[in-house]
Amino acid sequence: KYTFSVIIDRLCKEKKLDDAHRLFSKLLDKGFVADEVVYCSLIDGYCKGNDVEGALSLWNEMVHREIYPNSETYNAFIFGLCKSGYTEKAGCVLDEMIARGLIPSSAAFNTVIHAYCSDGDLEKAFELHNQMVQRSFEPDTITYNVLIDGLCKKRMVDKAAKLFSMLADKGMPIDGVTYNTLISGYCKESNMEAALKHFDEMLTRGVRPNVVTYNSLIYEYCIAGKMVDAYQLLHKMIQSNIAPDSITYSAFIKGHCIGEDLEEALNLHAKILADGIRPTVVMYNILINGLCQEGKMQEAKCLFKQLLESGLSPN
RNA sequence: GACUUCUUCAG
Repeated sequence: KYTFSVIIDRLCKEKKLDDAHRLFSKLLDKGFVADEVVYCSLIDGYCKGNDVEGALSLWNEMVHREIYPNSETYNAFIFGLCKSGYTEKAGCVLDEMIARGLIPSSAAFNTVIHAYCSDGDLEKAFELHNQMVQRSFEPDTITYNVLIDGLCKKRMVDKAAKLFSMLADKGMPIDGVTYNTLISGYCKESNMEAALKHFDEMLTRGVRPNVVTYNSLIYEYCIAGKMVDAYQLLHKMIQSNIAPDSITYSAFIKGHCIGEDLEEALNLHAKILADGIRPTVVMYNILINGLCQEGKMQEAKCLFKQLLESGLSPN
């Protein structure tokens, strides 16, 4: 029994879901008695393999056999449901889990809260956070990062900032992601003053800015046409030993395209290639889009060809 | 048991 469970688990982890399921069915026919562990492997595999429908039918089958899912199975299923957009169902499964006296991981809560935020339903997101507190599960830094991001994405940066300072007052640990989230929120509303204020605060509080921090600021400068400020930040980041990545370069390329300086955009692109940096599809998309907007179809086609030749797939 | 959060294209 355990041997087969191990094999099925292995097959699931290797994404050989069909093989796993075939073996499972065959075993059931031969009188193998399934337990919650083997269902956990299968459901986790289906969820990670983006087949929640498959996971759901296994779940129903499991319940029908009166096998009770363990915490791991619940967590995996909740994750899968959220990933495929079944947020409401995930919320129900989470409730059921608690009702059965099992302890959801903080990641399970965070996953569902994040899903509500992605759906734009901040009310539900905060409601779940409140329930968490009421039932004495402790929200962690990630929970708050998710909520702050949810507020920023809904353009409620002022509320996000309030939550941010509340956390600081309560002594809740704030990490680089918390700062990055808020900084990005300020950038998106072109409030560079507030963004930079928090950037400086990071330094004084010993939270190290990383490539994401710089990318958020640089990106906003680039699309606002403030290329000089953007390049200044680039130098600062390099001085701080933070390597620019493809997103950083994309920002500059986009900035030059927006400034209708396609020559500079193409120069930069060439320089990136010459430096041995691997181009990405997004980089090509930005350039091709910029060229198309300017009616430079020949050059656009040329870049498209280049994209294919570098082994990237157009999207 | 690889569970969850931040930055990039088009729309």
